[in-house]
Amino acid sequence: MSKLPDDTPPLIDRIGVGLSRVATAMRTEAWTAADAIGLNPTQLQILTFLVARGRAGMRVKQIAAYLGVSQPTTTDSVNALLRKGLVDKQSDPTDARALAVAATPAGESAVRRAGELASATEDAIAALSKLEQQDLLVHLLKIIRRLQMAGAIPEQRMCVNCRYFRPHVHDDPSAPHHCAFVDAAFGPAELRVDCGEYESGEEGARETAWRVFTREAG
Amino acid sequence: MSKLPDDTPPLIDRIGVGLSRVATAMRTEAWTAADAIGLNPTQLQILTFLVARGRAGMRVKQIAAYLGVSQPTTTDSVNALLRKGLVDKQSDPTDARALAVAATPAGESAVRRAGELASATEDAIAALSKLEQQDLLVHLLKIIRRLQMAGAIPEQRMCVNCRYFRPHVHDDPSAPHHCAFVDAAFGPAELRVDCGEYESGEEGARETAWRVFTREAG
DNA sequence: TGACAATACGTAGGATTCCTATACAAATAA
DNA sequence: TTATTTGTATAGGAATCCTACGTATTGTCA
Repeated sequence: MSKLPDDTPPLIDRIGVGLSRVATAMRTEAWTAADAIGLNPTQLQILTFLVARGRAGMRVKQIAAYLGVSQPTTTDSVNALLRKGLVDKQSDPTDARALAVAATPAGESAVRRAGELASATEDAIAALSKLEQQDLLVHLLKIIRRLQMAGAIPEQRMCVNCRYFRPHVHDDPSAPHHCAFVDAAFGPAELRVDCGEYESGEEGARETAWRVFTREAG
Repeated sequence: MSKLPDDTPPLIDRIGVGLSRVATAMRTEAWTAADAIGLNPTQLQILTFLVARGRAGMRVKQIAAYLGVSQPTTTDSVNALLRKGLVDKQSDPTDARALAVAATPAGESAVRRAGELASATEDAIAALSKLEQQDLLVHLLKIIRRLQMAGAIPEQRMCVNCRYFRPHVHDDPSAPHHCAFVDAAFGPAELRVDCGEYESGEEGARETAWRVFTREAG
């Protein structure tokens, strides 16, 4: 029996390839899901983002940062959604330059319809055990946090960034964390990636919370 | 202390959002990496794919399936790469309709240059422990396999699909698997996502191997 | 206050992706 | 031989997506 050749790509690269494969499937699904409601993937992504953020409205620049595209591209797509009556633009009273882009009720129902469509990716994730799903979520949170710190993506509205996050304050292993906003205990499977009640934590406190949070795994 | 509200999105959805966030970062990076060598992300993706597959050449349809785009779109991008001298087209001797698209040496060096660029995503994955990386890879493999079975993506050249894969035949916990092609033991951290020596396994044998492979986690 | 820079968004212009529908040629089946 | 299927290419068009630049508002600093 010989040794495995050294031409195996590094583990990190293979994970990257794996992520790309899943992303490809998600993009393909996004085309069909968006098409079913008369949109395209970018428009659906914007609309989903706006619905998640509520009626307060988001600025064009924030949307662009979230999508990872340029601001003019976002203007294009927002205008397309505007023509379809799925979003509205209101000028920000505190800054006459800025806009508040928000989903209309028609936009909200469009997102709901798209979400009800079958998704092979969701099925594939659902086939994992609960524990595997939980691990996967935590791994992704760690990666996302690094990407955020590197400036590759904007600040995410995750529990682990939030000023209300209190990691490992309870003895119950299924719900060791605590959210000081709703005053409730919760576990790793409930960690949020994009929370409506999120409030940015102070840098030092965030670092401390992160160290406490990750100590569980070590 | 109250209970956590029920408005938390399902775990599966939050994993989906997390995957999207990582995919966004990867796409942004792909733009800059591709731009550095005078390409766009789609072209770089095709070129990377062709380099991984070697000089044998791939058909347009296979490339399209891999990318998750339509065949005419692939023809467009392949022609763009052709004009730049990074790929060549040769007619398949066994089928006069078909083409063998392969990367030229110039194309190979372009992929190398792009790969040497800094990647925030790779750094973020590298920040995980070896064990976490290994777990993440296995989770992704499970998801990819499901996507493949659902027809959302084409058959992947993964160890777990391969006729030469012999899971859990060794006692060494760091290298329990065996590759009958190179006749070597290897561990979960060496599992490949896109192997050059891959050969599709027979359906029943593949199922059996999968059950043996996943029994480790259970 | 007044000049200047920074910011938020829009428009212009153009390259390219990406789609569906269709045409063509070669292989396969009837 | 004829019909169907398969592998690409082409046609046509919508939309993404970019870089530049313009306009208006806000912020900064002498």
